[in-house]
Amino acid sequence: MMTEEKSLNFIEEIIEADLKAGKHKTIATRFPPEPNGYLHIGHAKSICLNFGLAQKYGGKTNLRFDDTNPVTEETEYVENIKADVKWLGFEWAEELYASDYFPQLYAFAVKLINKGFAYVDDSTSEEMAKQKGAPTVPGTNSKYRSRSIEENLKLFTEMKEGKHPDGSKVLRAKIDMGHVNMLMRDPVIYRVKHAHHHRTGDTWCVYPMYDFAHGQSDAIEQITHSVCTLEFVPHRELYDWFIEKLEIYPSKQYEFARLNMTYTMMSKRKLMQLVNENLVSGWDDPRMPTLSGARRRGYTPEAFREFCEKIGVAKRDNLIDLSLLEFCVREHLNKIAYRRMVVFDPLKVVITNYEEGKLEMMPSENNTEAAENAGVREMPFSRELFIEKDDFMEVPPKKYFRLSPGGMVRLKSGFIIKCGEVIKDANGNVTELRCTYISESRSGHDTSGVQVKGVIHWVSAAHAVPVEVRQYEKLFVTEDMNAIEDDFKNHLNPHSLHVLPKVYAEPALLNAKVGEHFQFLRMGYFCLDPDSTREKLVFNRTVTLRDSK
RNA sequence: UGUCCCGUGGUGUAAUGGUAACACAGCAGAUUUUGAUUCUGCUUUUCAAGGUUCGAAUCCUUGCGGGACAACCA
Repeated sequence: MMTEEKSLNFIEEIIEADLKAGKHKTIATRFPPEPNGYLHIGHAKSICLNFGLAQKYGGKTNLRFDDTNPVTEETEYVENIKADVKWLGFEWAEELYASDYFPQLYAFAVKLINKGFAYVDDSTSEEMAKQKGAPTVPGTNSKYRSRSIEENLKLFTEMKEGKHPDGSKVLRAKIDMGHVNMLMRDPVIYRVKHAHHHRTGDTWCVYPMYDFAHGQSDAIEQITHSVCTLEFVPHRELYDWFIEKLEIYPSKQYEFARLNMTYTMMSKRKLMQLVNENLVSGWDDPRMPTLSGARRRGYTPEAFREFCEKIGVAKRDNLIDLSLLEFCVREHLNKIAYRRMVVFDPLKVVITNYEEGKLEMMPSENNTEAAENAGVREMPFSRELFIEKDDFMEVPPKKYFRLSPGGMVRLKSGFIIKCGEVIKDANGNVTELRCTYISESRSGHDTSGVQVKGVIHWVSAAHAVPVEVRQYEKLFVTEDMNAIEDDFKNHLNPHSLHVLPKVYAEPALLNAKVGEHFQFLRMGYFCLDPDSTREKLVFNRTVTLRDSK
């Protein structure tokens, strides 16, 4: 038997080397979102990576909210992030918050002061920006840099006690204002903010900066492999510096390239702008790249996990084809979605040789592609039907194999019909087709011997259920949204949402539930939208069928 | 005009000094009671130049190209 050796990504290689060298017995990772927005597809990559790594190597993953900035963070986001991670199919070992570590982080800061590695600075942010220098120009020392340990201790205590207003003082690490790495030029590690925190309330008025919270939190949790995106590469030096000076658990940071997708905007800030300016219906608008949007649209966790598996993990910048995600969605939906028939743009067909008032129930497979037998549902068949306007052409082109005058077509799971008379209105528009059916051609019991190439979907006119359908296209018309220089809103696709208020569904769809997936035959994959009421069902188009017409 | 990271088909990802491969996309064709699914085939690849080596996508050097870095954001 062949054992298929799957190649390792660079992080797995590091982990296996660490494990082999006995550096760790097991691994610990974490997923550290900031609760200031909703999770998007890019986060899915990070979630699958962090949780996947721990699963693969028998370790654990913590969910840790990086909530060190009270002015942007809210509990609402916390709840939605948790729901999204669960939906993706992952379980965290512990639910933690950087804010839980505020006392310890404060103590770390005091320790740094005591070791002479931090000082209180009264400079304004403008002055500090000036002191920073530039990438090619070394910075200059602040005049407060040489304060005594005692004075620093006293001032930092006062900061904590609320004796200094916002912005008047900060605590900075004392490193090297001439360092080639800008982040090492005495970074701010604590700032005064008289702001209400979503968890700690008004307990604190000093809050640590990211660089003084993240690595320390990793150390407290004994995270072995702290995996983040490439923009944090320059932070690694600082990350290691704090760990060394504080003499705490030596977590290691590793960086991978974030996910970029064609026609997709991954910036949380800009997504929030779309929400706030009502350019979309909310964070869960089905056009949004958020996980809640994707879920509402009908994308599945299985599809996302497969997608993340397929895109791999590396360090070079990438721009993944949206079509790869769509491929994964179709691949999964093809296996699980029940087939249903819905006529979007109806054309009435009267079967003249079918008895008036007669009703037959036609069994039709729910899904022949499912792993297990998905059974059938019954479709009412009667003398008057709707078919798709598109499925009839008065003057058919060469390779058209649906209905045309005198032509024949198979009604899926029904009979073969032959088009006789074409009825038009005063303007010459086709309004009705008078057809005949071949009674021996009943699906599954066809003894007619008639062969037709075309098979179309249909509904019985009297039994059709009017429902609404919302068709979505990509939100942006520009392939690489990272490359644009003007306002991203200039790149919005004006046709990203197309609502069909009234289409005709087969009766079985009356039982549709939110969370179920359907394939409307020849039209695409759909799911019930939570906007639906008993009077009016609304279906979202998840993705079209592959079209090789 | 500094430091760091990165360069493999159109897009991603592998090949860990020994035949450049897999997926998506694209293009053909077969099958099909969904123009879906399935199946078959095809197109298209190592940034450049030197060097090391019997042998280089891989190691070395120098270029070139792309990205990141100067928030009291994360």
